[in-house]
Amino acid sequence: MARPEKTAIPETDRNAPAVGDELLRQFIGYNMKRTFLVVREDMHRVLEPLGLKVATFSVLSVVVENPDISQSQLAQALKLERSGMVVLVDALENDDHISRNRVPGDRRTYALRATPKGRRLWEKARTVVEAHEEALFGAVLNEEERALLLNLLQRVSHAL
Amino acid sequence: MARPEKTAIPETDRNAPAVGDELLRQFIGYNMKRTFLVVREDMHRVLEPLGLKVATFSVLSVVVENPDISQSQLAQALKLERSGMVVLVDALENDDHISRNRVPGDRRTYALRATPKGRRLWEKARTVVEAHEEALFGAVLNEEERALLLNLLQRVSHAL
DNA sequence: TATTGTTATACTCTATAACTATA
DNA sequence: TATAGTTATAGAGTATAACAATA
Repeated sequence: MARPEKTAIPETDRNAPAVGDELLRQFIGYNMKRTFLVVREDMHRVLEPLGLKVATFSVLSVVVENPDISQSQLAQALKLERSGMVVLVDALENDDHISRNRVPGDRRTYALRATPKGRRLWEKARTVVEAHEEALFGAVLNEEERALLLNLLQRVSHAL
Repeated sequence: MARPEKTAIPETDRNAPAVGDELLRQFIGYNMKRTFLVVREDMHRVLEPLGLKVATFSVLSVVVENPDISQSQLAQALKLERSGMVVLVDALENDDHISRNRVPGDRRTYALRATPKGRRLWEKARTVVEAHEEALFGAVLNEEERALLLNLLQRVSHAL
């Protein structure tokens, strides 16, 4: 008798005979979807105060790692379309986090570089994203398990 | 000298100094996104011949597992909005895979049940989704590692 | 007043196709 | 002919808000 009858109980608890999704839980894909949506939402939450979206954080990361990269190479690295990169690079350029530089040999392409401001922002973003993962995964998994999950996902992702 | 000079090489290989995303690869979330998008795309591919989408497969699964469930409970179980369930249940009902049954005590709700046809479809769908996961993950992970990945994702997902 | 199902609407993310300027 | 960047457009997947019927 853990639940006194007069206590206010949410409607969903009163009627529900515990709706289960055990059939779906046997699939890696379903658990990954459920997890990923929460991760993405929390990423959005921690990046918003920095003026970044999840996508622009990714773009900034690749530009920081690969100075003078072109938008096409960027799209290739992130598995996105070239057309989608335009607005993302626009946003980062407008905030002076990256710069589009013309290339002497080829007037079609840009050489993208992170500005000093962009590099400082990226360091700050890395910190908050690391904290976000620590908070989300650290509550359930120990260090070894988190490293294991990362390793498994890295291997699968690289193979696909 | 593994590459003879005269061989036709894709443009991306000729110019590219190997664009990396190692900074992002340190994050679980990024690897999960990259993996999840491929998984979802492949799920779509194997379910399409059965006349199912990823979302309707999920709905059908929960209805099979929970006979006489309502649309609101369904939305709760799948973490979707009630409004979104309408079109999904419509699709499954139109194909005679589930039925909307009126409830004696409450004329607002439906009691959803899978039809015999719907149950047969679900068994077939389960088979192809299992094969899809075997194909995607089995190529990189052994049985033990796949079980481990499933277990880690289940635990994280349930905690979120 | 609250809940179920419903509709209309809007928003995010991403892809496709066509264009331009260069090569 | 082919490529880089751009633009316009469309699609999928969801969420939000308001409504009618019912509780």
